Amino acid sequence: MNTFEKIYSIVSMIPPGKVATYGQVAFMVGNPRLSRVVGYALHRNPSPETIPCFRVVNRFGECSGSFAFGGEDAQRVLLEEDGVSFIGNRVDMKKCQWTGEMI
DNA sequence: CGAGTGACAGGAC
DNA sequence: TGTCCTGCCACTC
Repeated sequence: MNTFEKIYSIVSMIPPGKVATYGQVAFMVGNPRLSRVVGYALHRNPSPETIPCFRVVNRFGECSGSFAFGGEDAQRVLLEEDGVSFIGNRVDMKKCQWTGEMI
């Protein structure tokens, strides 16, 4: 089980209606400082079908900008479809941040 | 194998 | 959650 495998496994474990931060995923992987690698792993995203990368956001609860999914708005729509609440342009981390203990 | 790079986090101001 | 600076890990050339 490589670091990337762990990252993909954890990301695919995120339940609908919840989001996780890169730091959160990195922490669950075992190294809180793997946040950059988490972003890199999702950037590679070998299996977009099984890896809901749109459920992974930065600590602010938003995406870095327009990239995959087809745009930043696309991610917002996808999360809203999942039941994630939004506050302005960010995710309601208070209610939708995945702790990893809910699954 | 060294240097550069990246979808970040955390602390300080 | 504003901005600036630093650290860290894995991957590519």
